[in-house]
Amino acid sequence: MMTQRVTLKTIAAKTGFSITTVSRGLAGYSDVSPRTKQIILEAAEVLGYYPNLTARQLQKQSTDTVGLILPAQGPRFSDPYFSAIIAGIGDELAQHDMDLLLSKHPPGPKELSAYRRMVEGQRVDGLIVIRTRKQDERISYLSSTSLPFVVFGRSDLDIDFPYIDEDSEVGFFQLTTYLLSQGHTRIGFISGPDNLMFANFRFDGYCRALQEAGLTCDMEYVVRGDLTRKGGEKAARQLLLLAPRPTAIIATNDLMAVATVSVAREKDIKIGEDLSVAGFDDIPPSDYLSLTTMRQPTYEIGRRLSNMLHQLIKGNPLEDRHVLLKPEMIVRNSTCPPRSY
Amino acid sequence: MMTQRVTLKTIAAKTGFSITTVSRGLAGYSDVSPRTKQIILEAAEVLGYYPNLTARQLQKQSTDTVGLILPAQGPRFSDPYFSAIIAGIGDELAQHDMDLLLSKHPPGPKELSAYRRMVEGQRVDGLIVIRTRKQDERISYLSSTSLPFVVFGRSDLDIDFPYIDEDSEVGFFQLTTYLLSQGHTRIGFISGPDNLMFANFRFDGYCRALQEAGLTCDMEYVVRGDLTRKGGEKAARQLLLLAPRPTAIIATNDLMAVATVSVAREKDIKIGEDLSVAGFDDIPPSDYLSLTTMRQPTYEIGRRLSNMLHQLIKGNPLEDRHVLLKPEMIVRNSTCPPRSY
DNA sequence: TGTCTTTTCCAAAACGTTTCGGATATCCTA
DNA sequence: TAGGATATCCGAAACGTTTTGGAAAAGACA
Repeated sequence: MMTQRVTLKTIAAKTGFSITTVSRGLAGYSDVSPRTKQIILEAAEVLGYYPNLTARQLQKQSTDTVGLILPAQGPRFSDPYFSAIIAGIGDELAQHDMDLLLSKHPPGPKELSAYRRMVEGQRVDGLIVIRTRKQDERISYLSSTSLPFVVFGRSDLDIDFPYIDEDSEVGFFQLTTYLLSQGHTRIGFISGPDNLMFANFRFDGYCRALQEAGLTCDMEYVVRGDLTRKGGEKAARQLLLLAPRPTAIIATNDLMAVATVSVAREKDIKIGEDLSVAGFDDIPPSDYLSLTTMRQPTYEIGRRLSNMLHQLIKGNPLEDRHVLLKPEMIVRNSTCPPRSY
Repeated sequence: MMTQRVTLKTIAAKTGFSITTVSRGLAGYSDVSPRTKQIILEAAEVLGYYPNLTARQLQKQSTDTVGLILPAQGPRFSDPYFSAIIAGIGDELAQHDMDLLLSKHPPGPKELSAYRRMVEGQRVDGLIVIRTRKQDERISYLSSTSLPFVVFGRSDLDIDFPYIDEDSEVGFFQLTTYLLSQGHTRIGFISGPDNLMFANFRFDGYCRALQEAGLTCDMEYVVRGDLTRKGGEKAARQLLLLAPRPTAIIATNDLMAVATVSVAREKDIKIGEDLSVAGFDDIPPSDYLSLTTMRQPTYEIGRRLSNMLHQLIKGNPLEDRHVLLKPEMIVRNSTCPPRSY
């Protein structure tokens, strides 16, 4: 039962050829005669040979694997964002016969050592970094390395690296402007963690829209959230206590916008009548709840990131080293002109 | 800039000791004197040595990696189920300093060759199989192998393997019985793909409850779904056209239950008044929508699966080789006694 | 017949690690 | 001071693959 592993050596012993010839035969080199190649292939077949990928990796000094470390904590990824990006990355990698080495670490020192492990332990040929932060140490570390990597999101570091990002600033500028055009003047904002790049961009877009409309960004109407549903609820509650109450609330992500909807319902405030609510991401529940939002094609971004990385690994030049996508505004029933009262 | 890789050989050359001694010094063996160990550690430090994990894997014949192949298709995982399980697996593996090798393949021949690649290419020390199917070829394949694996879900094969599963049959028996006790007699059912084990179990529970209540399982009130939102909508539409209309609808998963809610809303059928709706899983949107459902602790199951696998890999005996969890009924506002009309 | 290709094969080195089985030197004990 | 124990080190083999640089045999050409 405990059959010995079958390696090139096994085939060599069985066929009488050398390990070299067996290897080259299987690889299809032209310096092995058709007849012996045939013999070797048959032997491999009957013995059930499968190459040891680890040995091959060691010899070839490449792993056909890319690494992804999810900067998440807790039992559920904070939102469907991670699922979509993993799906995109996974599908694209499968096309190139590459594997994905996945870890999950909340930001912190253990996260960075997970990167070091992948990079310096030479476990991967490249890395994908997602959800960029201010002064992102992952990026400064990786750029000190010669390993290829691509990033979802921009950074405030003075480092050039290949990335894809959605233009969050323009997205929220557009969304805020839309609400202003409907007549809203008191627009509450639920922000995200200050160290996340996209959270800042989104806030910036909101502010700029207000300013260009001649309004000032009243910090009383800006409440910090943490992108989770719980944090969103807390922030929404706080905003809804303000007097005068905001007529619209924008949340940095859909998850918190959804939370705002629940809180409003609980207080018998009618969404899309007494209160407008909007978010960013267009996650599945937003659709059910008819939430106005900015859509970003996370799955496609995942695919594109993989593809870029694959090019880099192969040593090909990148057609676009920096990609900035425009998010699309999806207007649903959660937004309307303010009730004049 | 293109600094040479630093290996044991580099340290050996620099310190004047042999590769063997360097290796043993770093590993902390007692047959290297404290002074030379000190020298070696310092040299490793200044040179920035990091062991090549691939080489180590080859030598040790183990990878400290487990494989997971997501049986999913399309841009988004069909539901938050996959996210939660990946999170659980990832967190638990991190505790044991193991990595996760992830692929994504829809069921089919390419899926199986992805398994073969991981197993026969010796890329992983063990595998986790999720979402079991009838006559699941992944399981029969893996059990023909000597590689450890654990499974989320039971199977109809005559093979013994370690698994964790939730008792879907009992879960839906309980849920259906609850609805019957509220007075419902026409309970529609949105089933799942026939080849998925859990979908069958859930349907069985539904049927058994009807039968024990003296009712028959009228197949007109059972419509096939595919676990996605779209499929759920189609099925719900079909059920709501029946005359007499069902007073309650149970869906095989929450995603389709959520879809049922949207369809009903669209038709101005009030959920929790004119129609009761319930699902299975307790995904986040269910909470927002106040959907009655059966909760299964997917994250914890992921953790536990990892843990079981880790024990198997270490060669430890398993305390529980077969775990069957009871799902918890979460009653929310989407269910109520039928309107008597 | 002798040289020159071409065909077909293989030994050995390499990738970077760990481990086995000594070897040498030092120390203690009687 | 001979004996054995102990401390410290290392060469070589092994993990399984690919590649380099020939070697041997066969064929082509003069």
